[in-house]
Amino acid sequence: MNRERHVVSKTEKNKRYHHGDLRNALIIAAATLIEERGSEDFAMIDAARRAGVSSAAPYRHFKDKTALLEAVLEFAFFTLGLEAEACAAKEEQGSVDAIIAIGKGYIRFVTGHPQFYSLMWGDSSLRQVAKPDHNASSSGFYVLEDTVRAWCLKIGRSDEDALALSIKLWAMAHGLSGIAMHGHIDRFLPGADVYALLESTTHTFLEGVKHSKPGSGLAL
Amino acid sequence: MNRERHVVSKTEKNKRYHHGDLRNALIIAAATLIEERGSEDFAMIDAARRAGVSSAAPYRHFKDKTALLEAVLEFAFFTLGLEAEACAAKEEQGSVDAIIAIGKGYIRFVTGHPQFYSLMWGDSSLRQVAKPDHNASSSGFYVLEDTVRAWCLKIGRSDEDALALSIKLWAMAHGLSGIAMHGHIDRFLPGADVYALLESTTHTFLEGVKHSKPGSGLAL
DNA sequence: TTTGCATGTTACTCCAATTAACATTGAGCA
DNA sequence: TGCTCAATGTTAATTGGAGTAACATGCAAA
Repeated sequence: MNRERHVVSKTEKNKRYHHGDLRNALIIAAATLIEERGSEDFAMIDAARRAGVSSAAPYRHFKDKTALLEAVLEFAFFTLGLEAEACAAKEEQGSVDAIIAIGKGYIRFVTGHPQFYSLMWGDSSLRQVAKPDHNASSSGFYVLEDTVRAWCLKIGRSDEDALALSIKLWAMAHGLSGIAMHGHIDRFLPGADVYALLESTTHTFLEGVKHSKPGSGLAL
Repeated sequence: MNRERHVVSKTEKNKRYHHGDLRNALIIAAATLIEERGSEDFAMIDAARRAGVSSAAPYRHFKDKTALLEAVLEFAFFTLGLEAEACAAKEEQGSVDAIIAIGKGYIRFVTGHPQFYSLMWGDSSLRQVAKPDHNASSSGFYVLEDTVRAWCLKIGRSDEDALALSIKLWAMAHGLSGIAMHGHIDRFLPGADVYALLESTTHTFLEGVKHSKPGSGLAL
């Protein structure tokens, strides 16, 4: 029996009693299951199986299923932040194109990972999560904010409204993503393209900003 | 025993074998539970109890819990539509104020019923629901569209872009609602008011529309 | 080495969804 | 009238999955 410990067969090559990185393995497993099943309604034991452990093991790392989902949520926000950074880096800093690129990246991420979207914006029981730390969820926003701030200065304008503008731009991308993902664009405006809609909306909005007086209620 | 059928006590006054309107009673019960518990994660049997029937009775009206949730979803969209209508009716038809009022109504509904929001925008397994019929979910949008169309004509402009504009305005209100509800506005722009943000965003955007050339990529 | 704590395991318990089999009622028809 | 059926309810399972208890393993520090 105990010999087996040393004479490891091919199939059980990686089977040590202690996983080594179970916490992260479970997060990945859960994320994958969510992608596959199209909802966060997977069985804990399936995540455990994927990670190659028993059904009770996950509870050493996560208080309950919600805690695991929260970790996946954090992971999703983190990934989104990286995406935003990559998008912005490809364009001229402070350009309208950079702002649009970030927005398009947002849409691409959201529509490409609809299950994560549900996790991030859907479940009210996880809504609390957004509070405590979320460096992860913040990073993406700060990329946008920097870009908007640079744009403000570039058009010869104070950047005092940059924060409010960023929120508004975020809201546009976020709103269009959600509406698109739920098929409402296809329904009401068949043939329209979300990315094109984002682009025109952004242009129109920024045009409106240019024509507005600073401090005239823009940055409430 | 059978005498009891006629000698009905006060406490069992309303207890007939057949409920009479169980389907709707269950929808209301479920909606109430969702409001109370703050999530759609209520027990089927609780909804049944509220409606005064046994745990299995709901399955005569709904294939499964998801089907019941779908019905609640429809109900929520319907309510939202009524809300939009009421908001628009209070303002001058085709005015910017009317557009803003609808947006504010949207935000009020969403932030006032966060659980419904989850139902409408969160769960991917219910996303399909939006497809088949949804007269309910449409009505609110058409109220907005009519208003926008009137606005276009009022500013001496073709209303060819009204549909696209409506989608964009919806997206703004929707995006701001979601972001606000998840505490991101408090986080990034403490002290800001969603309603004020919606108002300024709408003004800025419509200003941008006025300054844009019709057909210049606005209505993609 | 030995011991302690983190991490896993197996074997429950419990809860809630769903189903099966049977009961009650009302509506339409002989 | 009174019978019969379809719709709607009821009770009593079955099932699946979350979470827990008690025990096992192994790494790491003394």
